[in-house]
Amino acid sequence: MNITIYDVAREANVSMATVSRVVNGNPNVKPATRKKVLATIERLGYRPNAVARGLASKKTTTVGVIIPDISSIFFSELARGIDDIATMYKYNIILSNSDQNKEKELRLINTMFEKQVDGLIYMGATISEEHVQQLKTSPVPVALAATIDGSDTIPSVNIDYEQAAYEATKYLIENGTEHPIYVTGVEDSVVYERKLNGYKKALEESNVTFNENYKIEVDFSYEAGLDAASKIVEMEDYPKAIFAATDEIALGIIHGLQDKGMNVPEDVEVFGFDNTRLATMVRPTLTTVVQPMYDIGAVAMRLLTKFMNKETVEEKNVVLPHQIVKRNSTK
Amino acid sequence: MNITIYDVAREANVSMATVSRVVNGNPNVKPATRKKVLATIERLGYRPNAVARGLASKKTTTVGVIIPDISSIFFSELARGIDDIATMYKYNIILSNSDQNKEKELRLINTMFEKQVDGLIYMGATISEEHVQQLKTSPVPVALAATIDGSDTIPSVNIDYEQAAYEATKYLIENGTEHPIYVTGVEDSVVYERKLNGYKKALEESNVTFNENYKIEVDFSYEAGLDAASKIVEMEDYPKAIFAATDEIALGIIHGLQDKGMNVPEDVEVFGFDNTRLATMVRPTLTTVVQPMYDIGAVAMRLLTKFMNKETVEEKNVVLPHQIVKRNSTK
DNA sequence: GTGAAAGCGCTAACAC
DNA sequence: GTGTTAGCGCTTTCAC
Repeated sequence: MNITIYDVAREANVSMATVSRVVNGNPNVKPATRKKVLATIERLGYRPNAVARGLASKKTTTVGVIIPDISSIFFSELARGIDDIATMYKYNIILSNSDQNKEKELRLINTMFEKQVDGLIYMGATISEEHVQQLKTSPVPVALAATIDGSDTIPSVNIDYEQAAYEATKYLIENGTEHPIYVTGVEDSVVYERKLNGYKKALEESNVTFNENYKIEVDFSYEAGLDAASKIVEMEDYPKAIFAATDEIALGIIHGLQDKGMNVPEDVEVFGFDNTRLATMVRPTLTTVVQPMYDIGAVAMRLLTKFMNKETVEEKNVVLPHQIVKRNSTK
Repeated sequence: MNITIYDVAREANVSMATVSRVVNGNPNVKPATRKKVLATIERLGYRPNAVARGLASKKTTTVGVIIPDISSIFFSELARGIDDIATMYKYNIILSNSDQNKEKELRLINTMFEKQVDGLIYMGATISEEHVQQLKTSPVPVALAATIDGSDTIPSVNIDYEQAAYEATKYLIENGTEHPIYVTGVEDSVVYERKLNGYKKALEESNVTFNENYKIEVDFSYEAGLDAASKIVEMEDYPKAIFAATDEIALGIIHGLQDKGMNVPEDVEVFGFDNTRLATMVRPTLTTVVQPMYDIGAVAMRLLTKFMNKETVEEKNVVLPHQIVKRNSTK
């Protein structure tokens, strides 16, 4: 049997209520009794039971985090931002991988609610009607991180993906390639659409007709970048600039190109997206769009704390600034 | 107010106990009543409260995971292995970053116990007396992942670091470099010691006296590898083979060397450790020691489930096999 | 400033 | 096969 608040009360000759007050820092306790209680807590090695506390107070100081894949260099950075702010506000996180699998996502959301989390941070590509339904009827606040639902009805933290992709493409165009190639993984998401729109917008702006062949759809992986590069160099008279939807794909492209004997950026320029740590861990270093993953996680968690505290927040859909960082993979 | 088991019982004209049985899949329920209960659960949208269940049953189906840094490419892979097996056994994980900070580690362990986790997976470098003390008096099972305590008294999952480092060094020696350089981050850990011992053992075996100057201590980072490379090329008549304690350092070394105009492996050979995804995301690809991070996490979690189920386990200190994978950064 | 007592929502004997 | 009834360890009124 474990030491309970009752044991402490008995040993200290006070009531459970008083022990509870001391443990919770309630000021309505005479210093002398506080001291006495603290001493017997120490003596007995009492450790509050957070589950019992959660049941009685209806607060668990725990938030759920649903993430596609924690081993991804992109999402793990987000998770770090979330946990740091969570810790700052005395919350712990229950972390679960969804693999972007719809069934699993829906099930996980439900599990989080069963576990009585005080809030939920959700990351994922496809936000179906069922997702929105489940999230909107959530018993606790929810915030999306690096994730957009079409209806813009759930609080979220993102960057302006369309504008970012537009700027990247435009940069490549101004560098002399009329119609850069766009290499991306496929997914049914608003983020995917917005990036693609930004890319097309830059083409339109310089009156270039979008060529479907120059949009190459692969996976969101390094290997996919490698393959894409092979395919590209076999195309005849292909554009000499490539915009990749993620840094990881970009790295694959750079190496794929180099493996074929080409030089980056002399022969072909490569532009990434995200500015993960990979961007500086490659030669040439990667020019890319800076998406502040850590900050997105941190701000999403901060936003969630505001909701959990019932503070009023003016802007529920936060758009963080992005930027372009020029390195050596472009001219 | 939320729907409780009591509401369901009333609406279905059965007792709470019966509802509980249905929810928990207890076979002692007549199919007809089960069906009736299930129907009203559906109708009312009843969702079991895991906190109440946890208090009553003294099981939370939650395990704590204390990790140095989830954004690390090494640890995030471990975490993925842990979560996958946890999910398989119906557990969720409470994940917390310790930053290898002793105070924080000790505090986190305590928090996990307060939250009544059913088990704990711990990762960290320095295992002090206090750590061991706290872990050994744990109210629930504990397993160390990629972590060794000097006393070997806490269950753990690792590889044979000494042997692995020995093999890597020996490989380099046999390739023609009498005394390879060893570049490592510094930490007060058994893993650090064992790797260093393996390195020294290989030197001894070929009767080479260990030269303190050829052990370069930096940080466990890419940038540190970059710096180390600069320092090395400035040494006069330096060895032409470098063994790095982690892939990330190795990548930094490779690029640092290349930035100075040297060729890998023609001018200098580089050997890594871990076989993170980085090892294939570099040119030349990295020869390295395969440490199965995902498996270590998975096996540690599996081990924990056995303890939690009070199964008897023969070997409490699991040593997983490692191997050497030869790629292009060595001759 | 402190105590008594009623829950929080569920599980787990135990009885029938 | 089903119901009754204690708790699980804490918070939170409400008195005093």
